[in-house]
Amino acid sequence: MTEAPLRTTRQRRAVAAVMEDLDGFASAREIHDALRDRGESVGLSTVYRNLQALADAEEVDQLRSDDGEVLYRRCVTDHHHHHLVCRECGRTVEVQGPALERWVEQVGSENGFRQMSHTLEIFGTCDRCR
Amino acid sequence: MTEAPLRTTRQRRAVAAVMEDLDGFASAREIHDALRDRGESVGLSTVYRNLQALADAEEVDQLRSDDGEVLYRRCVTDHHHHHLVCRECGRTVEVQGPALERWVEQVGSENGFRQMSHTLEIFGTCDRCR
DNA sequence: CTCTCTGCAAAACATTTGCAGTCGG
DNA sequence: CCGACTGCAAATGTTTTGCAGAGAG
Repeated sequence: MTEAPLRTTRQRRAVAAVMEDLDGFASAREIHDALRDRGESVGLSTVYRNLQALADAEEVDQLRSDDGEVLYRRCVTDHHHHHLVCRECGRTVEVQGPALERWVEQVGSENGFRQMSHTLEIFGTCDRCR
Repeated sequence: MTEAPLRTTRQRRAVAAVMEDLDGFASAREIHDALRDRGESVGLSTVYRNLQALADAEEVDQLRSDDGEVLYRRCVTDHHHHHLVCRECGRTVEVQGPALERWVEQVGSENGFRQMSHTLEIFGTCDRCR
């Protein structure tokens, strides 16, 4: 009952392939468009379903853009980390933050909070973009 | 042309009043419901428009919940700060993070990024909620 | 009076779901 | 073959917008 079947369909392979090549984050619609451009027609709902599956399998990261869309990105590292994103070109660097994790724990305990968790996104302009 | 008129209407006052009393974050729908409960009937679009106006005037904070709604909260401090939110009761503590700001700058410069900005939300379970 | 604000209904969006047909194993 | 997967259309839920009428200054 912990096991999921997960068949290998053309559509599943196509979505996974796009995520492989993807540099930075992309919305479901952008991924859907990228598939069409490659000549691999996949229904939008199927894109959503497969992205959801990949996210459940922790093979992609999910985050919300400021205007409310969900963005997806293939994750390189397994461990907890954050993304440093260039606001011009979208280039992404994954950063570990032991100092941050410690700070969060400290702020929590100063205020009587336990079982801390957090979400952080960092934006900046990268060197290539001036 | 930098000046906005901003009339004092019953609806504007009602929305502002609800935000005054609000403890923690609330969605537009919750605020709309709260207005109805107070006997102050205000159209939903008007609630959205006034919340937007308050956010533009930096009198309320805006953030996205995990399921994509925008949440609003009256802001106590003027300066940049973050929210420590109890995941049980929604109680909110505003925290300053000089250490965090420094860490963000450092991570940025290590990777050649400038003009850093960031968004952070911290969650935990507060002492009152065990 | 004038011009902004409001309310309603309709539109715009991203995302999800129901269902019948398709196809992997 | 069987059941998971797909595609389409319709449904959902949130936020935005067009427009005619109301009301602040």
